[in-house]
Amino acid sequence: MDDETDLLDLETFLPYRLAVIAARVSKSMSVLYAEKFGISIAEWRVIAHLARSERVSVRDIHACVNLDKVKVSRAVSRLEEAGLVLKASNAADNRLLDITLSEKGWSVYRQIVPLASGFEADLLSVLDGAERAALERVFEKLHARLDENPDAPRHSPRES
Amino acid sequence: MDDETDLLDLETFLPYRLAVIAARVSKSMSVLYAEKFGISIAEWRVIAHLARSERVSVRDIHACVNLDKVKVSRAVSRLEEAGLVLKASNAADNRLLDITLSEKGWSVYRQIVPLASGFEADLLSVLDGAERAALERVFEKLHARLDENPDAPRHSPRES
DNA sequence: ACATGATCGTTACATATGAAATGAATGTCA
DNA sequence: TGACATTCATTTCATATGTAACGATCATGT
Repeated sequence: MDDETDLLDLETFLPYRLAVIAARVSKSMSVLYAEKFGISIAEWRVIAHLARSERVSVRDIHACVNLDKVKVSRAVSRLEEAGLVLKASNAADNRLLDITLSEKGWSVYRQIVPLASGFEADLLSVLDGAERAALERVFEKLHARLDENPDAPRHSPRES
Repeated sequence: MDDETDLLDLETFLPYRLAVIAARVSKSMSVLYAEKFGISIAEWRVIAHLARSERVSVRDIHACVNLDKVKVSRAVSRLEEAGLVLKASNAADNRLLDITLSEKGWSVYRQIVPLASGFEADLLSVLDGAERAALERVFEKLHARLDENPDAPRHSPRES
């Protein structure tokens, strides 16, 4: 006679819990560089990607950092205005941009890295080895499951 | 002599990974009701909360479903226009709203619950018991750690 | 070479978002 | 009772976002 059948508890609902923890972590993380360097999350991702693979196009960044290409384009433009990034046209293909970090961009990156690493280490420090390993597998398995779902964009918000 | 010191790998960076998996799960999940019922993620959260605690105010919802109060206010208004929710003013305090699900709202809710539960079960099915338990602890521990950080909003995007 | 189609980056436009301000209602305290 | 501060929900306004369109460039096939 209980009506509680098929009542869904948001607090324990996996998609909700993931969204909440991710938003909270992102927020805490972004505070580390948002005010100090005037950089958004998208811009941080672009910088982090450029630090590892120089001379890349908007499309490359889009495919690697889970941002749609419009967002990448705008982030790159803002970073260029701020002098953190240089845009040049690719010699072999004029449609492409060769985007690189400027010296100032590298400087900002080097300042952020220890903050970011420290923040991550601080978070991970509360987890034991088994929990970290399990989390690793959870990421892999969930992604693998989502790959089977055509609705779930494989890499980022929409390809276009 | 290697320059790779303090180069941060975004792919393995916890905040990034959480953001990516959460966005992907949310996206897949929202497809289940977005087109069929014309409901956004915020609206779904409001509905899910109303199903469990009737006759609540915007502030109550805001405090429980990790949405700032402006977003809740707008979600409730849209739901009211769609006929899924009823707004009445609280008898004891005229500043408050008594927000409840309409019959139509309940109907939509009952249709979404099995889809949502099925989606969650499908995701969880790829994890074994140890992984689920570990994930549980990870959520708890990360939240506990974030609670110590004043920058991390305790519950939602900003109180006010 | 040339037409056709695809790809790259950007822009236009409509909608979404959030911080601050607003109006209405209540609480507080002298 | 009467200022004064608080709280609630909404609105305002500036910015952010994403889809679709765009111009420019390249690839393909004839």
